Amino acid sequence: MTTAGPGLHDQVLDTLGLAITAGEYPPGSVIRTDEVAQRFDVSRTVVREVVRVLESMHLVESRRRVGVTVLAIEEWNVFDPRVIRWRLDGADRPRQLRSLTMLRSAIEPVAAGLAARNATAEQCAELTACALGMVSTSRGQQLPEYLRHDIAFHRVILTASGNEMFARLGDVVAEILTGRTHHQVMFDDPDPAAVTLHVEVAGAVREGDAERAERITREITVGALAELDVLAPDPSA
Amino acid sequence: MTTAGPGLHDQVLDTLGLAITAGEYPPGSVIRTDEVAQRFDVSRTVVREVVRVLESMHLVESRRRVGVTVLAIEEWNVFDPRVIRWRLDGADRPRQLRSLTMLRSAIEPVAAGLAARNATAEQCAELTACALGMVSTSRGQQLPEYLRHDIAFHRVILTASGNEMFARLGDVVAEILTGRTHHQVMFDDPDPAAVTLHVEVAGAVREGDAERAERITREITVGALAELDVLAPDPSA
DNA sequence: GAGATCTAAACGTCATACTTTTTCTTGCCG
DNA sequence: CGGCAAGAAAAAGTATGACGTTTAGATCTC
Repeated sequence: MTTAGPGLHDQVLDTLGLAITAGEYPPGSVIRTDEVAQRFDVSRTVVREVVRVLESMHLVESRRRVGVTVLAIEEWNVFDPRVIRWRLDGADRPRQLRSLTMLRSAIEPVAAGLAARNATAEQCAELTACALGMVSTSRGQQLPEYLRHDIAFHRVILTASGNEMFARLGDVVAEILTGRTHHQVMFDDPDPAAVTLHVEVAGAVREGDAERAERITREITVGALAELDVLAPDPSA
Repeated sequence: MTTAGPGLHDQVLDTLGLAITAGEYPPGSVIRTDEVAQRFDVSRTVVREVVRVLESMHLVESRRRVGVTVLAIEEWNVFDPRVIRWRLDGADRPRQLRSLTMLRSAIEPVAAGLAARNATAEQCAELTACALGMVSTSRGQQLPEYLRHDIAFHRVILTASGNEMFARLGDVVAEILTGRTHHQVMFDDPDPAAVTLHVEVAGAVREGDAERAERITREITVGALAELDVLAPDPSA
């Protein structure tokens, strides 16, 4: 699943970005723009623009007389959605899923607490609707519908937090939840306890009980962390 | 404080990016590449590359026959370090500081817990050194030195967590701490209680006590949140 | 007036020439 | 023999002109 739209630029960018994040070019490797232009049969204009974007992601560094050098992962803008997508689509998927799940576990509880303080009436209503939707699709092989409500639920929480950086993580959570559904328990119905927790979070937010919203959300994310070893086994273990 | 290196590209990018994030071009505004080329007296080549980078940050969207359109903030890659820097340097600084501090408050305790599990002996030693450095510079108008140790301390925690996304937030924390020192209490010595907390975190990490490391770090970040209203008053209040 | 067609505006792509920086070589001098 | 300086070459950076492609909007037809 790639995000490349039409246009030479996106195609080349996507191919190169995926290759780099997948480790096909180890750090320190040198890429020359003319070579890339030849390889993809595009003009140098296109390649230059691609390199500029890769450079803005700190995936590579371009230096005169030397070429385009691939940087170490420590330099990468690992929060860039496209980098995340590439890593999820490539060999780095397990590690990326671990990182994202931890990130999510750290953020969501805090976001839920903020949401309890800041959510508008409309957002509360939407949240409740999502929770109810989860309940009503939690049995009888309706996983796709359940997933939809689940994703929507977490998106509302993150948005209602009022923090635009938290809100931006909605896609990340969606990706994790989707990955979980597709890789792990496609056959099982969701855990009823988890469904209940979501309903309770919606209630806590509606009542403005920040402390409770945060606590219960933490329970949800603890579950997500527990699933990690099934979804993305620790390579160091 | 801008990050633009030499080269036309960076200059134009920095100027445009700052202008957009500062709200000089409201969402929906249209920018035409030729105009920009004229205004900065550079070739279209340069402008195109700049636009491509801005596009990769989701600050703008380029459509044929219409021009380069500025997107709403909801679309921005607010995690991009350059976007963060621009917002910190522009009119959006208070709001950006709020968001970053909340982000930090959510992440750092979790990172400290992970660090307690994953830190190498070397990292433990470095952490202790930082904490001791903080103690020894915490009195007698040595704020610059204290700040240096403080930043290093938090960087080690984030790196030692083993999560490359957390590690990337080192710059963010550095920015917040620097801003705090320069805007708020330039004249006061640091709070002794805060210094003690850092020492305790170092100890907990060294002993591998994840729960304690997380709890005490949370105390530190609660303090950071409390300072928010002085540093970056809530506009909605 | 609704729909199809035409047009022009703006970005997208290409090719080429030239500039600038930086590395590496070469050769001089001590 | 070694170091330093001058120079050559390599690769990215910049500029320019031409042409392709998409698409909003005007025009034309029925």
